[in-house]
Parts: sequence; C-alpha cells; structure tokens
Amino acid sequence: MPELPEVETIRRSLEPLVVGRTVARLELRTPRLRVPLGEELRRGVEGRCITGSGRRGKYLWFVLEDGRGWFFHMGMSGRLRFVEGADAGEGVHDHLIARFAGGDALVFHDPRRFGLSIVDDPATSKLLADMGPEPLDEVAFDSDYLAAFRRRTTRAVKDVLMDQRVVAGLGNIYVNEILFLSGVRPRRSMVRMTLRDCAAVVVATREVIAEAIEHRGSSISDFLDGIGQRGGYQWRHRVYDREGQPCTTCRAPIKVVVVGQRSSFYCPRCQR
DNA sequence: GTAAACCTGGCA
DNA sequence: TGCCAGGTTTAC
Repeated sequence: MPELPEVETIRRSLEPLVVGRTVARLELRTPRLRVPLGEELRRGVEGRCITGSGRRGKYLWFVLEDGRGWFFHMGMSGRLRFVEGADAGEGVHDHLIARFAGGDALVFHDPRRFGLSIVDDPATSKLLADMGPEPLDEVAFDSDYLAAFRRRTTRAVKDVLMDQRVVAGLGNIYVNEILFLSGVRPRRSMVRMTLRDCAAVVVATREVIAEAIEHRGSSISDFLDGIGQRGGYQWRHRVYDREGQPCTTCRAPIKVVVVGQRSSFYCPRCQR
C-alpha cells in the first residue's frame, strides 16, 4: 500500500489523536509480521505515554516517553487505524491492538503481513541507517546528488529511484508519475541521464510528492488514513495503472513494461 | 543483476 | 485457475 505520501498522511491523521495517550495494553494476535512480534515489543510499549511522532521514508513511529520510537512499516497492505471506544480490533487481519488508558485503541491491520512493528531508538535504528535523503529535502536531494549516481551504476533510472538508499520513500506509483513528468522512460540507464534529466527528475519528485501529500495520498484500492478517510491523489495519476489509455499530454496510448519485477507505465511519445 | 521468497485478496 | 498487487529481503 503506502509510499511516503500515504505514510505521512497516516502519521498526520493519528498524531493529534494519540499524543498524550498512554498504552494500557498491547494485544498481539499474530506471532510475526515481517519480523516476530513478542514480549520485547509489548514491554517496550505497554504503560508508556506517546509524546510525538516521526517519519522517515516509508517508516513511521510514535515517540514514547522514554525517547524510543514505536516503529511501523506498512508493507503492501498495512493499515493503522484509531478506533474510538473499547470494542476495537475484532477483524481477521487485525494483528496488533493497542488499548489506551481511558478507552480507544490503535489497530494495525495487514492482510499480507509484510508490515513491521518494533520499538527502537530513532537516532540509531538500523532501519533508518542506510536510507537516502528525504525527497523534499532540497539541500540533500538535488540534481548534483542524483547525477553522481551516473558514475556508480548502470541500472535503470526507475530502479535507482525505487532504491531506498538513494532517496527515501518512493515506490512504484510515485516513481512512475515522477518519470512521466520528467519525460524520461523507466528503462533508461542511469548512465544515459543528462544533468538536465537529473534536474527534471528532482523537480518532478518534489512536485509529485508534495502534491500527493496535499491530497492525502493515493487510494488505489483500499488505502485509508488513520481515521478511515480515503486519499485523493489517485485521480491525478497520469500514467500509473493507465495502460492503453490516452496520455494526458499527447493522447498516445500509455504503455507498460516490467522494470525490476514491477509494472512500469509510461507514454512512448512524451518519455524518451 | 535477476528471481524467488514472504502472504492474502481480488479480478479476468 | 492463474496472475497481479502500494515492499523488502535473501538466495542463485
């Protein structure tokens, strides 16, 4: 499911609801997601008050009173939802239910179980250690930074942008959209990118990610934020999942190729 | 580098 | 029945 804009949308929707709340009890209803869930997680969270929240790439965390972070990654199908009252979390794929003191709950729901939940120190966590710059960080993520990868790899530009070590938080949907706006085909080798192409990609990345956050992410099948609302950016997708449909710029039919095992949609006329 | 693995659900 | 899906890791 979620790429950076969806994760940020979840974080923003939940923060005002959970900050100041204390987790009275954490119910673990499955032995593992992408990592095992166990007593360590329960001990890290139970009895602690949430004092803030953070996000880096596709990871989000709630800051606990001891300074550590309660981390989540949504994988492909994860949902995090605040539920009012006491009768929350009876669904089939509700794997994690945090009951707050005084009622209400936070429920992690994930049919495919590719998600993750652990407690770790945000400042030193291995999860974040090798991650590239945030795409909206204008200082760290600029055209020179991206252009430098031309000397390091011959991989397709789409692969490079999907690599979390290069830039954080981009996934299949947004890289497709970014490359369309940049006029660059997903299979183009990084080596064949001009400095001008790199600049176009960086500008398009900022535009697409900022706009997607404004629209509260893309709900292509079932994405919901922390309070059950759909996003609106799916209506603005120009190429993603539009095979055969006319390009919004030139009317040529959108094509699809596979790059790095993922479907990549592009306009054969606008993207070279 | 590329493929397969981890899982379930939805759709042709 | 088979293929595809917003992700990441691990194995040839």
